[in-house]
Amino acid sequence: MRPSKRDELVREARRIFYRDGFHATGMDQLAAETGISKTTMFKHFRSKEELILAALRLRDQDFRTWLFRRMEQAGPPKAQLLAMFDALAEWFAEADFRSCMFIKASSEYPDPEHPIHALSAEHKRLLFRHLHDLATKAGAPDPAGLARTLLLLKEGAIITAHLGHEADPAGDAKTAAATVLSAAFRQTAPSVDVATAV
Amino acid sequence: MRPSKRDELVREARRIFYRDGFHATGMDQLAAETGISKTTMFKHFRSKEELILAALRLRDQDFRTWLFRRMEQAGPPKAQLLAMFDALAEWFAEADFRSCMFIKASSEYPDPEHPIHALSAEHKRLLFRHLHDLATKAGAPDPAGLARTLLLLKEGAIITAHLGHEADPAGDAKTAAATVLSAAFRQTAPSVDVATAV
DNA sequence: CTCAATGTGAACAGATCGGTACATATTGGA
DNA sequence: TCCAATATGTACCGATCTGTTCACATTGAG
Repeated sequence: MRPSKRDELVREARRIFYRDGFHATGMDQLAAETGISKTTMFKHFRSKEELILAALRLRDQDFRTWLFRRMEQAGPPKAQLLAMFDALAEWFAEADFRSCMFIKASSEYPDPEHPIHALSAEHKRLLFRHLHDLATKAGAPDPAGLARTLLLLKEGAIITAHLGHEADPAGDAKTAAATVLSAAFRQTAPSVDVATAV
Repeated sequence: MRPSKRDELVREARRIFYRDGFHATGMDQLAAETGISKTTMFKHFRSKEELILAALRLRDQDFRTWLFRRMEQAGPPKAQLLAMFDALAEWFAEADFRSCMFIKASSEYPDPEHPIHALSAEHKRLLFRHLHDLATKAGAPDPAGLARTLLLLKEGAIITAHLGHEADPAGDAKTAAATVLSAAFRQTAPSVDVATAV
């Protein structure tokens, strides 16, 4: 029962921080909404920052597990890379979608040295690593470059889904990803002169 | 002299909010760092929120003016679209670059109905409109789709430049943009079956 | 049952939040 | 020069911030 209470706190904190923001959410409000007293919170976590870090670690784990499983269902590596954007479409369609928790966290803690910012950067790095692995397995000539580009499209889709006027940013991103993917396999040279490509 | 003081306040507020965040920056801190008293601030702006809105409006104006001029220097519409990513590279290289102020603002004010969020969305809409105009002038078969995709790459590059491990997200985005751009003009049908494109 | 260890919550502490009251400094027109 | 209007700063307001104190409830072992 002891650890479940702590887990419940982290899960609820993740939800509320994600919904309302980090600075905007006070510990009193957290206590009121979760029904867990402040004393209990500060017994489990020395500070608000540590609770935020725990909430972000949970989000990192859950999100990557969810995303990677969705991608795996698509089968071969190349299809998995494209399937990421179908998963994004599902995510964006959720009623309580409010952008990416790590983008929000790094916005509120802009100092790169800050633990919260660093953890957010690590989350993105882990996503990159997965895409890089898949691109390598798919036999891409420049797997790192392809992974970076797909990640670019993913982040852009998230921002646009949250802030934009578009109907289907995940679909747009998928279309662009398909173009980029097919171009990446068409030519073996990884570095392209941009000027001549147009 | 009266309006200059107000302008100075807005300019400084823009800089400090951008650097430290909106909720994390108090009016007292703002007064201390700018040398302008709180009374003066609240004479010019009824609330902190109105000051934030003024700072964002200034940022919107300055950023679009700066970006569009940089793009114009590239010449014809198609080159202008690509030149956006060269401008981004310049921006990312600035010592005090800390992501996009409107992404940060919408992160801290996640409610879409909130004036700050709405203004941020409007900024992105104005960027889209400019890209759409250029894509139309360039004779793209699906100018709206092309504009959406290029904007996707732009936002992704911003996030990655702020949070990522990459050396040159603007360069990556430009390479991808060149691929997408050339593909957009190669085929006249705007809707592509993604599955067969791979 | 007893007792120690631990989980819990109401009330509080000092600092800071956004915002204001009011007295003073400054300024422009006649 | 004088006055009226405005710009400004100090001190303060209640509310809220993160974090703590301390008394009490709960629980498990012997």
